[in-house]
Amino acid sequence: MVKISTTSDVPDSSTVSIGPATIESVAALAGVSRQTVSNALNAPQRVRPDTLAKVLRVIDEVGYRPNRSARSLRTQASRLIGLQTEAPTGRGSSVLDRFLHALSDAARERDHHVLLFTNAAPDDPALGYETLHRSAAVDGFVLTGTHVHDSRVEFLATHALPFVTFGRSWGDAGSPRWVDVDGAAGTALAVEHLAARGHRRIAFLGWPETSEVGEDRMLGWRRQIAHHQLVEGGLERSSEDPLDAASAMARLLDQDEPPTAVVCASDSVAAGVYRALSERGLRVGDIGVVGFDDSPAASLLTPALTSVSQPIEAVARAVFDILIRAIDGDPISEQDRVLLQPTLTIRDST
Amino acid sequence: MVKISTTSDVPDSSTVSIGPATIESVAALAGVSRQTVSNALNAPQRVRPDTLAKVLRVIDEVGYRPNRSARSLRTQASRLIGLQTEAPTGRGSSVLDRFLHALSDAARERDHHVLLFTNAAPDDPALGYETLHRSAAVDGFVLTGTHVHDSRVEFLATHALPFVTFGRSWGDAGSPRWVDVDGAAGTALAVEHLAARGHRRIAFLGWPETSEVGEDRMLGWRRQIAHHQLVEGGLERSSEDPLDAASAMARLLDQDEPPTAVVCASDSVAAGVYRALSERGLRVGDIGVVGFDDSPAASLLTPALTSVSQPIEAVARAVFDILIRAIDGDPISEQDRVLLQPTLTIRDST
DNA sequence: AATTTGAGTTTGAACGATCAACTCGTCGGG
DNA sequence: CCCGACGAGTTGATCGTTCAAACTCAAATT
Repeated sequence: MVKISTTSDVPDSSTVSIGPATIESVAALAGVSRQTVSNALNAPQRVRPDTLAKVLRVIDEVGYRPNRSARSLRTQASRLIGLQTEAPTGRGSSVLDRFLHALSDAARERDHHVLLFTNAAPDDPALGYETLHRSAAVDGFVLTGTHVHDSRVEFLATHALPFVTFGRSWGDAGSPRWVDVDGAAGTALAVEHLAARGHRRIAFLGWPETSEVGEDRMLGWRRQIAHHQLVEGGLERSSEDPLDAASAMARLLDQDEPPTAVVCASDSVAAGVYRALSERGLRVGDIGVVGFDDSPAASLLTPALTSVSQPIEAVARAVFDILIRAIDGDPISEQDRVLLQPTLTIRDST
Repeated sequence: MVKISTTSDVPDSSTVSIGPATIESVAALAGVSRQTVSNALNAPQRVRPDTLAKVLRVIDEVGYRPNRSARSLRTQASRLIGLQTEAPTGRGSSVLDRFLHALSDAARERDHHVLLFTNAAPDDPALGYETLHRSAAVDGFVLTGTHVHDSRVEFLATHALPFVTFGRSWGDAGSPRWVDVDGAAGTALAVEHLAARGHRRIAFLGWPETSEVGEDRMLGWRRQIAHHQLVEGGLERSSEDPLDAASAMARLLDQDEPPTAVVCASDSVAAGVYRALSERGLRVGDIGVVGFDDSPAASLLTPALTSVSQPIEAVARAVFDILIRAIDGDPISEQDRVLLQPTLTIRDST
């Protein structure tokens, strides 16, 4: 074995780099100090333009990315936001994956990421949140599907942790920061559309009274009926199970004067309406049907279902922006409560 | 201002703890050193039982959780696995949220988490993977919906990064570790079921030939037809668009001898079949229809759709287990390629 | 001419954990 | 009786980054 020595007696560590580049290796290559590399990325205005260019060129050449763990440890911020996934049930799951993608995308633009977690202890829904907070794994939380006296909300509020809910706070001591879609406006749109199609007797097929979201949607229908001096064609309630919804629809049809159209609290409920009509040999379209959520199923049904579309991407963006402000310690303001307007996607069922 | 001194000259830092507990504060409270606390959690057998009990009691009292960033920095392992979310399209999105939840749940049991990210540069699909790797943000990746010559797979394989794909590698140089569902077995089950219901002329409505997944499902149908000496009732291909699928089904019905049942490559395609039958006044059920994926839409359709169910939870668990082994540096083995069997969920469409 | 100012850069310390090496007794074997 | 092995616990070093303070040098001020 022959040892070949180079003209330089300084070991050329740059060419024998093992593992990913670090701030130290970049600094050595650029002939500056650690901190100047750090400044080049985090506070470029502090660095002289020519030095900046030199450093950035090296960063680009070696493909350096700051180690997230090291940065998080020093800055006490993980740049991660936590979101608990629920076991997929009928309701809302179609909306959730769109939301998840949109939230990740919004986070990406600010060099943040979404961390998923699941509920380990059914008897203590707040446990997962507490653990992630204690281990400094996330900077804040996004919650979906909250309800009154939600123990997770109570926990987060008590400990003054940054969080934003998708879904407004209905109770008195709910979430101080939220983004929601105006469900009442959505069902009002549906009534408006059906009225324009000549319907005067319009029913509503909703969820149990215990659902605040369901009651909101119901009230939008009721108000718009009154506003246009139309006729309430009946009000029934059911679960998300299409079979349950079908029998609720059957009750509506059994009235002395059955409705000519029905607005539904969700697409699943609308699917139940399709079934009820089919069983009686009635045709969807003759009886107008409007769903809610514009889930993938809406365009799969025959005829394709007219449905209220939630602006999920806008919701996700607003949720993220608000959460960032909360993490930054900004006091709660008007801007931290956002109500967005839905639109109506018209298909063949009306 | 009067300074009140206590009998102890050692500042009682334990009672004035600011912020979450650290390993140092726990050690002080338990009267042991840092490392003993660390051992109590990571290598309890190294600690004497009575010491262990004492330390664990303090940990429990103050609710100590190791800081993840600090741990990750030292151990060079983030305990995070990366998964890229795609913009929701019809195909597969229904499966994806179940998978996501199941994967998070499998990860939780081993103190890992799922980190979501999105594609920032459409022209360079591997960029997001490279960035996360360079910044040591994740220990490995899970991929879904890969295809032949997938640049992400090529990148990960070239750099020897740990990753597992949901979906086997069809090309020659694909993913070395994967979990998949036996699509051919699924369509074979469908044919089996239809044959038992008395159908002899069974068609297949699939995806374009370019889809390996689609061809696999098609072949299962073809083989089972041959095996039972039934008749191929036609083969058509369409996209996931129900309209497209409906016209493909129309072509099948226009044959001299139309099929009495049809097996579909997906539930969306099956929804198109429903539409085609409805347009001709035919009844689903008289013509048997079987879908694939058992998406939420399957039970929403009228009549409810018989569909091949993928064991998503088992897939997620297998994916995670394999990924952990890959991260641990285990060599590729037989156990790193897993093919799971689907089941048939029988509803009213057959 | 001495002092202040400030931009640009460097150095030491710290974030909170784990690894590696070390200390201190105790016990058993030659 | 000595020595090595072993169990239980401690201390110093380290992971890669950013913060805070210090330094340098030239230009501006007194």
